[in-house]
Amino acid sequence: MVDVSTTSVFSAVADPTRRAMLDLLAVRPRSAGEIGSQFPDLTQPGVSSHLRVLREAHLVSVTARAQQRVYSLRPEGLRELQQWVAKYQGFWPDRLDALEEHLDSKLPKRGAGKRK
Amino acid sequence: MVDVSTTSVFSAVADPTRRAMLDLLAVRPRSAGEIGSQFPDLTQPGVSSHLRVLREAHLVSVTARAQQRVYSLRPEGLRELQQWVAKYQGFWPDRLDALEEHLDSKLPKRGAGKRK
DNA sequence: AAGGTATATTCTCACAGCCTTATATAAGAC
DNA sequence: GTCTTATATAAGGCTGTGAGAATATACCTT
Repeated sequence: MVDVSTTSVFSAVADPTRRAMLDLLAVRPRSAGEIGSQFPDLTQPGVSSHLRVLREAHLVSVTARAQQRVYSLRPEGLRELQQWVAKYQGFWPDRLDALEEHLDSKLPKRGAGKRK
Repeated sequence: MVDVSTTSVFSAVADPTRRAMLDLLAVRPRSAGEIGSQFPDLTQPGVSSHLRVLREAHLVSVTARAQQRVYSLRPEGLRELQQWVAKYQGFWPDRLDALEEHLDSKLPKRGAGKRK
């Protein structure tokens, strides 16, 4: 439970930089430095600040490895968002098949690649 | 098309008041006044301002009926969000069925988020 | 036409968010 | 211990966003 953060998940994900960070972590866990290296326009404190938001929204977890902080995706945090949008699934016509297809081509792993 | 607004959908939904408005419109279309009456702490311009954000994010559509503006949910706008979170569905175990069930029990409740 | 109703827009203000610079903490290397 | 690496935190400034009050627009009624 611990649901103090309903809003923070939404606002955490509202920032495109943080969404990109989550996308990176979806591939595999990465250190803060490795994440930051993907965003040349961000300063180190900037990276750290964004990671803090993701951390406080419970969207990522951190483990220390020497001086490095290794961030991992915490997908349960996104279920809240998933549940919210799922409420509206019934509203658009049944073209979810097309949507799923589009999804398959975008999923990083899990095989399925019927395209590309 | 016209996808200049990828980010605005996320930020539009980041506000709890606007999420509550979408929840209201999910039930049925409503006039701006009817929507506003559900948010006693908001002034009329405040309501109009939030509706404008939803409008510009293409999450709602408006039709004029006399002086009233009747807002309707435009669920296609949420597909973008839906697609984004769906990328992460593969990460949590395949208990989406249980999730949907859980959803049903949650639907009636719906906090009108707005505090000061 | 005048007046009332419903909603949008404009303006100002306070606050929250993000960026930048500087500094602090923690862990290893020497 | 001191130095270096990796990351976090603090302080200040800028900008965008939301609330309030006043005004404007559009439509209907009489």
